[in-house]
Amino acid sequence: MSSMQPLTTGASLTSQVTDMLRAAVTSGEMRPGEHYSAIGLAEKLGVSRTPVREALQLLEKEGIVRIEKNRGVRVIQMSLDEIVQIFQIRIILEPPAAARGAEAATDRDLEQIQVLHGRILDAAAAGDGPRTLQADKEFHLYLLGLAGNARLTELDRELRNLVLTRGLVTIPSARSGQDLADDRREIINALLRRDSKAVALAVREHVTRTAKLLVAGVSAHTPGLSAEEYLTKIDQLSKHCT
Amino acid sequence: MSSMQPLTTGASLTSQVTDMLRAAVTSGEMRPGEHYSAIGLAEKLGVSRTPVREALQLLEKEGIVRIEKNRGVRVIQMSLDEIVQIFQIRIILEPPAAARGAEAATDRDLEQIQVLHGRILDAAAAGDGPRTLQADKEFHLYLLGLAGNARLTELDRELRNLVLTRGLVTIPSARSGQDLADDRREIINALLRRDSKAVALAVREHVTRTAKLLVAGVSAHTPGLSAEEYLTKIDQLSKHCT
DNA sequence: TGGTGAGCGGTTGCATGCTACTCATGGGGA
DNA sequence: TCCCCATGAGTAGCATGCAACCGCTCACCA
Repeated sequence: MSSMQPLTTGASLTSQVTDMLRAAVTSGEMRPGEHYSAIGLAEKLGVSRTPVREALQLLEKEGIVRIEKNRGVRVIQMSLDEIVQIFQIRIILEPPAAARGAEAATDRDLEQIQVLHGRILDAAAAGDGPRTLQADKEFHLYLLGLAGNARLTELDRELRNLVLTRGLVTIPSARSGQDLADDRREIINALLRRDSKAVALAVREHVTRTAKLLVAGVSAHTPGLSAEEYLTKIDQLSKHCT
Repeated sequence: MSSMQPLTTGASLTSQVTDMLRAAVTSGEMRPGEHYSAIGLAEKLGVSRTPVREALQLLEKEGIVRIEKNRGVRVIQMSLDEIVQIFQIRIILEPPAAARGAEAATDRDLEQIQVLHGRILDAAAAGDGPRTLQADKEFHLYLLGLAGNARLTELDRELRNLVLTRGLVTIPSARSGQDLADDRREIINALLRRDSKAVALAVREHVTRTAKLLVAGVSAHTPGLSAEEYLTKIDQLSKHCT
C-alpha cells in the first residue's frame, strides 16, 4: 500500500480512494478477515477520513468489505456459498452474452480477440499468475462487450472482481491452467467459425470449470470442508437455462 | 417528500436517507431529468449534507442518479436502450432461477406464493397501480428467493427498481394487465405441477411481455421514436440461452 | 451591435470537531 | 476465587467550516 499516493488528476478523491482500496483487496494487500480502520487507511493514503469512509461504503455495496459499526471495517472472507452464488450467476449470464457477441462481432473484433488471447498465452508462458488472470478478464470482458449490453458487461466485471479476492492463489495450478487454456482455444475456434451456439457452450464449459477448480481449491485449503456439496450446487441453476 | 422524517431507529442515517431517496425516485416524487442539490435535500430531510451526500453516491452506483460535479444531482432519465439492457439481463436470469425455485420449493412455499399472488389480484381489482406493481415484485422476488441464491435475488431487486422509475405510468393499461395476469396464472399452475421447465418458460414469457409493453409504452410517449428497433433487441440475448 | 471576460450565486468536495457507541480490561466486592 | 461493573481507548457517524469549481449573467469594450 506504500505505492498508494492519490494522484492529482481530475478524478475525485473518493473515486481514486475507492479504486485503490479495491485494488489493495484484489491484489491481496488487504487480507480477508483482517480489521482496518478508516482513520488508519486515511493516514496511510494521506487523505482525510471522509473520502475513505465514502469509498468504504461503496465497496461495502459491492460486497468487498463489511463496515462494522463503531468497530472498523473488515475485508469480507467470501464463503464458499457466496462463491458458488456468484458463479451460478456468471454461468447463466455469460454464455448467451458471448453467443450474441459472436454474432455481432466484426472481423476487426475477431482480430482483437486473438490479440487478447495471445496476451493470455504470453502471461501464462511466463508463469505470471496475476497477469494471466488480468489478461483472462480482459479477454472475456471484451467478448461480452460485443453483445452491446454495457450494464451486463459491468455487472460481470464486478462479479469477477469479487472472486478475485479468493482466486489468486488457488487457480493457477499447472494442470488446470492447461484445461482452461484448452477451453479458451475452443471459444476462439467457435468464434472464428461464427458458431454462436458453440461459443455459448464453450463459454459455459469454461466458466463452469473455473468455478469447480476454485471451489475444489478453496475447500482443499480449508480443513473439514467437503467440496462435494458445493460442486453439485454449481450447475443447479444453469441446467434450467431455457 | 413531506412525510420524510428520518425515523429514530437503530439504522444509520445514511442508510435511512438512501432508502428514502430511492423511494422518492421510484414513487415519482423526485422526477427524472430534474435537478436537485444535496443541500436542499438535506434541509428537507432535516439532516446534514454528509449522509445525503453518501446516500447519493450509493444511488449513483445503483444507476438511479447522476452526480454532476459542483452542479448538483440529477435523477437519471433512463433511456430506452438502458431499459432494454436491463430486461435482457432479467430475461436471462429469472427463468433458470425460477425453475430452480420450483424444484426447491416446499409445500409451504407454494402456499405463500399463492397468498402473494392473491395480493396482486386484490390490488389489481382495486385498480391500485402502485400497489399492484409492489405486489408483483414481491411475488417474483419470493419465487426467485427459493432458488437459494441471495445475490441473484438482490441483483434482480435492483434491476426491477431501476425500471420502476419509468414503469409507473406505462404498465398498468387495461388489456396488458390482463395478459400479465394470465402469465402469472400460468407460472402458478406450472409451479403447482412442479414442472420446472414450464415455470422457466412462463417466467420468460412474462418478463419478455413486460419488457415489450414497457418499450412500446415509453416509445409511444416519446414522439419521433420507433419502438421497432428496441423490441427486436429484447430477445437478442435470451435466444442464445444454452 | 456583437463578443468577451469578470463577478456572482450556488454547488460539491474535502477536512475536521464532536458525540455516542463498542469492546476490552482491570479493580473491587461478594 | 469468581463475577460484575466502571472506566478508558478506539472507532464510526454526523455536523459543519471552508475552498475550489461550475455555469450564468451582465457590463464593458471593440
